[in-house]
Amino acid sequence: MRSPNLSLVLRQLRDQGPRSRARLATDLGLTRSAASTLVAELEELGLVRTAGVERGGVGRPGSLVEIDGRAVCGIGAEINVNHVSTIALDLSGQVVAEHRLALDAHRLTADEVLDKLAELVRRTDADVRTVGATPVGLTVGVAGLLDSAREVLAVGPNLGWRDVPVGAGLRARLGAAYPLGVENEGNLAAIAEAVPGDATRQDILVIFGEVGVGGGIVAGGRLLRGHQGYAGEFGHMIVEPGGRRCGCGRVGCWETVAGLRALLDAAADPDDPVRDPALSLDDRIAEINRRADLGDTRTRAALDQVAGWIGVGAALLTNALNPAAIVLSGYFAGLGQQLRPLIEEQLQAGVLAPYSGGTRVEFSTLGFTAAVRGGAAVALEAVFDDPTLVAPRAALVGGTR
Amino acid sequence: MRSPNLSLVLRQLRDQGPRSRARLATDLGLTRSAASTLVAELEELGLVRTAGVERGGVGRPGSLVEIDGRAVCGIGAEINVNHVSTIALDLSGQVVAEHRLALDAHRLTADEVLDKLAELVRRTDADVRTVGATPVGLTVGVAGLLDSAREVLAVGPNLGWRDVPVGAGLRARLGAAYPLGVENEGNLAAIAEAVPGDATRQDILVIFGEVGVGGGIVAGGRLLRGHQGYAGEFGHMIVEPGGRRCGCGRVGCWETVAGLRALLDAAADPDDPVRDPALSLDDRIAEINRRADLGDTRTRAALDQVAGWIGVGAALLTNALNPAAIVLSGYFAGLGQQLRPLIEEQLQAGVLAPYSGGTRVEFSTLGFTAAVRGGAAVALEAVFDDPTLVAPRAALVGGTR
DNA sequence: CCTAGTTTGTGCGTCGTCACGACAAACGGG
DNA sequence: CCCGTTTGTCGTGACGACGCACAAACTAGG
Repeated sequence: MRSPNLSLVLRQLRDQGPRSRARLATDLGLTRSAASTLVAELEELGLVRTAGVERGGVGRPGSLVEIDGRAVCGIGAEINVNHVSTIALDLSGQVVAEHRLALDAHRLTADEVLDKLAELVRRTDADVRTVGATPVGLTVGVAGLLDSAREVLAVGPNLGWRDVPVGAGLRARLGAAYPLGVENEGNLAAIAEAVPGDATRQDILVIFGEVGVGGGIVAGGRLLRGHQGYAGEFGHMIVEPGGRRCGCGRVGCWETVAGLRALLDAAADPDDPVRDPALSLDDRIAEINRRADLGDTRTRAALDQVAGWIGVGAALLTNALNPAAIVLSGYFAGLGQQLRPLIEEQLQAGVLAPYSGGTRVEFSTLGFTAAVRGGAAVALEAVFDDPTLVAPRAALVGGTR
Repeated sequence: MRSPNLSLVLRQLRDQGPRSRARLATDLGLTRSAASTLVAELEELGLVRTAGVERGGVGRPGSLVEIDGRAVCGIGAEINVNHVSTIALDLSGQVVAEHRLALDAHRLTADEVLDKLAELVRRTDADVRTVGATPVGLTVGVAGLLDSAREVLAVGPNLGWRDVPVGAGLRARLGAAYPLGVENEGNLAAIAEAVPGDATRQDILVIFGEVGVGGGIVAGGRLLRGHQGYAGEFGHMIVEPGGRRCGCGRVGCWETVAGLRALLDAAADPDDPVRDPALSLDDRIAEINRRADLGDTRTRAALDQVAGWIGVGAALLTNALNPAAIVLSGYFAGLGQQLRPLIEEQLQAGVLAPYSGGTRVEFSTLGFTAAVRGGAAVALEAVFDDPTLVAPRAALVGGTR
């Protein structure tokens, strides 16, 4: 019984911010004495600390309790076509370490890619330990379809992988020091956008656009994985029957009209430098923004066309899911100002519920760290689920400053 | 702490069926003594009883504990275009009472419809009490968009209602004898299909077809309502840009190609008796089945066309949600044998995940009672959440037989 | 400056609930 | 018929939350 209430207190501090023990007690329906002992225990575990006092009101001021993130870290990792990367977030969400390695997955075997990622994870792990924190878990995001056990990549069209046992492969390289999870990239990006405590971000739809279009659904603060873990494959919804052929072999997939390639096809000739894959995506997006701002007709038309199709798909999903917000991530985010008006227009036009069911259109600010951040968050969730699994008095040598 | 564990035991008995106290203990991670006291308390509340013994194994046979549904009932109700209806289900899911009143919502004011429904509820309530059970809640399904408070019907296109305070209106007529909820009809139908304990029915997509097409999403056994409660409006997903005009004013909505009207338009001339609205829906469906079985070309072509479009929409949603099953309800259910092949074909063709992500196509067997059954289930859920809110020793006069 | 009032945090006694161990009961098998 | 096995119940103990009381720390107001 201790554990559930510890979990409750820790989550309350994460979601609602620092507060006094008395406030915790009333918020959670506990007595002040119970809140006190629970906080004391969390303090013992090194997960919270008292910092400052609550001034201003009448009566004795409360001493504020806040999450002390330094004791534990979650590690997120990502395997993408152009890079592998990792991040370590402490319990309060601060970045403790970050690594990134550019590569071309097509020119490497899956084993080679896993080798490189494992090396990055080892470095991240070492970084975490040098600041005195304990890693509590690792979650790896992969661009592709992961089956329900979420350990084997069934199909990774962009990576060119089939039936790769990502989970087992990494466990073999890293040992079983801490729990390892594997998850779809779009799903992890969605988790990253669902910031805890922000009530407007607990029912969201994240649409992640690069060459492909993917995403994830968060409902009631929890990721919707679907029966076998394949939820969130928005890019292959058929929105234009008889339209363009998609890389997946079908015709009319959403990503053929809303993906990066659709934009570039419409906005630039094949020899246009903005299409040079050697340039970074950020640079290419910046160039498109520049042209649009200068009023280039072709660029604006291309953006309008893509925005319209984004809106069509967003409206489909909004009719089905009625999210509080649709968060556009990936290449969409950098073009937010250009895309927003037509997306919103299509949403208004295509959603049955009045005022688009209150669904807002937002653009991610996490850039390309969304997936790794989501992975770290998943790993940390284990601590929020059961704070007692943190080694008691982990590294008291450092002491509380 | 008592309450959570009581809830756990009761749910286990519902989901996994009758079992001995020892089995309950091992399943739930409790000790046999704890399980014993919990069962004794539930017995005291009149919610479970011991029935029969567990024969066959070695050792002392356990006495089976099972849910005794008779003490409490949940009431479900429905407001539809052609009828209002109610049902009372006891805790074990048995039908205790059922009422139905045909009417034409267009020829009545909302107040008049609510009057008639209230009368039906009062009768249902009386039926429940005459068998010695206590009603624990009422949930009303309405065909239309209900805002997040789920008490005001924002738009009910088929009913011709706008901004009708269904919740307040019924409360005024019925008093506050027990909790009253209002929910979208499609959502309740979805809950009814997600039978507790059936692991293959905890992540499902229910598509309910009449003239309109609606439905609901159950993820992880819980209804997905969306931010403001508007989730599940599948019928107005635009699947055929530039297609037919919909009653909602837009063009290309799914229900214009998959709804009952689309089938009838394709299958029969305007003066064909099968289109006579005076006939019951069941009779019209039977006639279409008869013609299809006889090999009528036009009927089969119409069915194939509709099935294809159903499959297109189902594939869209399956890419997004990866449900374990898509349950087709309403008029779709009666035509299951005719529709299945092409729906499955489209699903295979339109879903990215291998083998359609494992999603099965199923047809509802609940007929037009799905929504009211779901409503009753919602009301009963309160008892499973907290068994102690049942009046202790409600009606022991009846005794345990 | 001092007092009254308010709110916070902690300590103590009590109670409820579960875990643990023991024991009688009820069955199958040799 | 006896033995091993499993079930259900009962006592004991531990653990955590509740209720209450009390000291501490602050504001407000004269």
